[in-house]
Amino acid sequence: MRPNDLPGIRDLPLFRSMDEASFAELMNAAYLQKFPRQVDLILEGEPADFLYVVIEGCVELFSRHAGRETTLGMVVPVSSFILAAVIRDAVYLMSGRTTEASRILMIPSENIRAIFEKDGAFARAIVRELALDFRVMIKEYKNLKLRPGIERLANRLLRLHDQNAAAGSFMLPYDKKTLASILGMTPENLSRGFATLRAYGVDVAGNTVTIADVDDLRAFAKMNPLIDQ
Amino acid sequence: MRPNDLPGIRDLPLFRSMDEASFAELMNAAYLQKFPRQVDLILEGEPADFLYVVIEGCVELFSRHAGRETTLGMVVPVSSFILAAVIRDAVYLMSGRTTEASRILMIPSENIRAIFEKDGAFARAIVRELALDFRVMIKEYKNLKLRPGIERLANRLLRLHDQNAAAGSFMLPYDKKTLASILGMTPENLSRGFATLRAYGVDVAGNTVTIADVDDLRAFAKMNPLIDQ
DNA sequence: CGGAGCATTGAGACCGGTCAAAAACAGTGG
DNA sequence: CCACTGTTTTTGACCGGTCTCAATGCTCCG
Repeated sequence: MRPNDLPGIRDLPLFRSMDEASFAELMNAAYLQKFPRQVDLILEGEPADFLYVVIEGCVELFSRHAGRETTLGMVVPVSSFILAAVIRDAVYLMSGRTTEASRILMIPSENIRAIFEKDGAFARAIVRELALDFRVMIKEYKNLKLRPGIERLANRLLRLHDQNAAAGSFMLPYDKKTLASILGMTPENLSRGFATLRAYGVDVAGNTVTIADVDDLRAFAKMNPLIDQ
Repeated sequence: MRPNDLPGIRDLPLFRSMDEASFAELMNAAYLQKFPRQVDLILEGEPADFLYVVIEGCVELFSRHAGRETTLGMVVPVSSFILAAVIRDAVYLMSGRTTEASRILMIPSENIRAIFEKDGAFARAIVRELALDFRVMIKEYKNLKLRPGIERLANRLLRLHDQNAAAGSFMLPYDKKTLASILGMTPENLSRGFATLRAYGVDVAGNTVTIADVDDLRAFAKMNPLIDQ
């Protein structure tokens, strides 16, 4: 694997500060692979054999239980996933599948752990990464536990709106079924949620969303920096 | 602060592997304090000035939003809390209060971060701790997103039953109001949940719970090692 | 014995889920 | 360009779980 195959990898917070030899060693052991959409990459319950980095495309993390399925997160370039399982040499707690054609870097867990043991800068980078992931997770948990579905939707729309700054409208980055699963609601309910938010100036056409009066929606959503950041 | 004031601290996974000088430095900067019950230790939104370690007693982590309040976790001896906020030099995402008279060790964040930067073993210990906390958090999130309230209750009872191995009955470690909040339900609903579980051999008298037929309850609960561990 | 707080129970409302069907949409091949 | 097909989204009707509010019972303590 040639380093110039990997724009962005070395720049990732996770790999930026580690020393050159360690990085080379990691990349040497790694595989860069292309996957079509809807390929299962990992399955919850199986041992964490690889750390994954999404270079291109998109990966959906999800979990199944008792006939239900829920989306736990979407991973977009360039970032890694299931770091915690790799570090603890444990079993995956989430399944993962591509939602579009993707290029994925797979780094064997043993190599991650070996370098983690000897490269202090890498260990510190992992700390920072995990601490961040953990805080994101807490926020999602609070979001789910403290807010009704429609407020979760409103806040998600506001977040998307703010990311596509200035523009009056934006595109939903995934289909509505997936969005519903992320928000912890059914597609039917999401649909009704959109209908309700029309009264607050939200217009949905296909997957294009226009927010007429952001302040109005913001008031309804009860944004909270300790949940929405 | 004398080290022999602190049984268990040095044995914590977080501090076990760090070198003696670093540990002494940390303990030197730390405060060991006694608090009565119902004292607010930290408030969400404020900067993380200290890492906390519960030596004796119990601390409830909780969060408020829009007039609601929910319990995010209970910290019992001997373990630390809000490590992620300290590492990221960020704001607390949870509030914390004692639920009984407690002895708490408070270590200034700057000292944690300083030693984290220079002691590789400590950095690695933090990684392991955060990775574990993260996985516990994921499980809680899945629990909430994938299961109805009564199944969360059933599984929680089974977990408590298993912890008090062999014994036919056990005590709820907190009052029912708190248990309800942990489980993400109202006290009224918890009460009805207990009533429903009577049909599966669960008997509740005060805060003493007896499970007549564990297998029966287990079948109902749909235990899942990827949620309940 | 009385009061405070906690736990339980009941009634009603609401949010969210299920099921079924219609409508909108995208992609395909004629 | 248009029918055809399969998928996604929406809508409607209905049901169940959960919350709220209120009243009652219980227990612990002063």
